[in-house]
Amino acid sequence: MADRPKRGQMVDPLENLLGYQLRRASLVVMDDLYNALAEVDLSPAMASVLMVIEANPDIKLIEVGRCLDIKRANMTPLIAKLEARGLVARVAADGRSHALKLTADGRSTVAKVHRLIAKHEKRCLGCLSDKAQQQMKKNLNILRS
Amino acid sequence: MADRPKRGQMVDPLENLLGYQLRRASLVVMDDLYNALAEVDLSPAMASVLMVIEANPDIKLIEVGRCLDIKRANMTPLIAKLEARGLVARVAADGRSHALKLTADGRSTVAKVHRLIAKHEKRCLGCLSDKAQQQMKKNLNILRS
DNA sequence: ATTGATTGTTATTGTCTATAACATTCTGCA
DNA sequence: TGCAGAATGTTATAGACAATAACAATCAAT
Repeated sequence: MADRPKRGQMVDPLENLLGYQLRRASLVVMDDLYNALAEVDLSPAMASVLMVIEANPDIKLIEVGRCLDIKRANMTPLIAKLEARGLVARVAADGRSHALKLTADGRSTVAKVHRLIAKHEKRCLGCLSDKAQQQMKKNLNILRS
Repeated sequence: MADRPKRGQMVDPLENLLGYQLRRASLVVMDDLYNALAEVDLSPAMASVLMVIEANPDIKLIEVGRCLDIKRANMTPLIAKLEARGLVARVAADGRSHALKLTADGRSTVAKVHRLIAKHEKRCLGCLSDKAQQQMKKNLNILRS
């Protein structure tokens, strides 16, 4: 957030840059998501890890990282926190890796996460028509690749 | 960047979330911008500050911050670096504030920035039709507000 | 069986953002 | 005019995140 909400009458030379708009919109939406997930005391990153494990039972830490673009070294403390909270369990798979599972608590928490995210998306994106949302989703996917 | 480019066959439960797509696309585009601006040894933030000063001569530090959503306290070192590089000059306005101007070096640098950004946008967004780009710009503006 | 790759962990660094406290100066109003 | 509160800039600090490097343990492949 800026220093003050009131914005003077100045020229914004960035308003025509799509990349900049993309970043700013993403920050606004992420901020809403962050506040929404406060209800379950999870960061967006932690919530996304839960969702990936839910969708891929017995997945390895490194594969969660590949899915979310988070490096091994930064995944470790994330998983550790989730395990300490009793949301994720690690079962030895390899001698190296662990199979990650949701606990019962983890499953009910991720269910709440889905509900909170659904409301969040409606709140943030509801001002766009369904068609515009689909269009946007398609185009964003193109940009990612 | 993730650990490895190769992605296994796993379910990505986030691919349908517009907010998440927005963030990921923004990171991809920002990364390209970052690399593009390396040619003039500027971060995206510093380049954007130059552009705002160019478009608003004699603007105050705090107003640049309002435009870019950067707090006073974080603007100070940004401006200091740009001044140390000889790109920006500060002329006393108030007893409190300074009028920020581009130096001759700053003007030629920001001209390079414009060219680099134009190429960057074409590179990142060229795969979208002009119409899709306009659509996207409009919709992103809606999301920001 | 040994060499090299994979997985996970730890430590460290740098960057970015947020907050708080402070000094200075300005503004508005009594 | 004088004073209280707002505005501006600065400094210091803390927290969140990402990136790198180094390491140990295990696996895989020839």
